Amino acid sequence: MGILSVSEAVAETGLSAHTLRYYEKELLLLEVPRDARGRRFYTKELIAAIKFISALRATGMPIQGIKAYIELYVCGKHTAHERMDLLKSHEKAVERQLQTTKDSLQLIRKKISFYQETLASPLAASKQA
Amino acid sequence: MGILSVSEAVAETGLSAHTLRYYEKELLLLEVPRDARGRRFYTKELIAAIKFISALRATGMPIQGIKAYIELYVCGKHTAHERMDLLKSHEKAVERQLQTTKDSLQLIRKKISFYQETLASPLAASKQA
DNA sequence: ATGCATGTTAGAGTGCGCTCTAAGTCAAGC
DNA sequence: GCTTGACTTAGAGCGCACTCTAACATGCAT
Repeated sequence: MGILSVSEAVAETGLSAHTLRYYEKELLLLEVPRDARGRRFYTKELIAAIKFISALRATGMPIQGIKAYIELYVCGKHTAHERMDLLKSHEKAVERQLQTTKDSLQLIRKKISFYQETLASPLAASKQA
Repeated sequence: MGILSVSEAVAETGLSAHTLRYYEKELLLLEVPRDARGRRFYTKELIAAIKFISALRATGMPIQGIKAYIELYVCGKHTAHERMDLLKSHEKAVERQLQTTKDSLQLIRKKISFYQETLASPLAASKQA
């Protein structure tokens, strides 16, 4: 099971076949190998790479940022430090974004609490935007 | 200072004047009042509403979802329960999204750790995608 | 009175990330 | 032999959320 067809890769990664091809083209994705009939197949290493790319996307890294990372990767071992710095800076960005999401969530929860109070005792209602 | 000009509202909300107008048009935003010269001004209630809208946007609610919420609001008090349900369901969505972001962040941190190890003792390097 | 800042409008344009279309290939199953 | 299904390609199209353009209006400062 070290080798997956397109439809298996779709099932495994949660991405569509369209998106897999899009990433391959847009990200210069590490030469997806082909069988005798010219059809793609995905090794477990490739699947792991795609899952990592999905994690970067899920945390808001733009395609171009991911492309920069992959280009460093294909450049060889001597770019490892630079790749790590890139990930670290993304990590910090995600932490900041996580914080503002939490802050916004707090504001939303306050509003929900307000609704809960006023709906419980409608006489206590007051101004609210 | 209960009343802000456009540029003050820009400073206060962190949104651009373009975006304020866009929201006004797109969200049917609660009749922004005008001065004698036809220029907008923003009351503190409006600013609070805009900040709440920003919180919804920051947590990924689409413009159309926010519009639905505001339409319920302008419909009157009897929609309060429905509005609360809408916010609660968004709250759950944000919690899920927060969790997948955290999961992805863990994967990214694992990769960073890997880089840190291999860069510290290059002889220990092994396969990595 | 001239220029500048600060606003106004309708509507066009942009960037991103997919997402889909249309036409074709190939091997297996009925 | 014909259909079905899983794939292939290049390139067009879409939805979203802005973001900008161009032309115009008004009042203040020099």
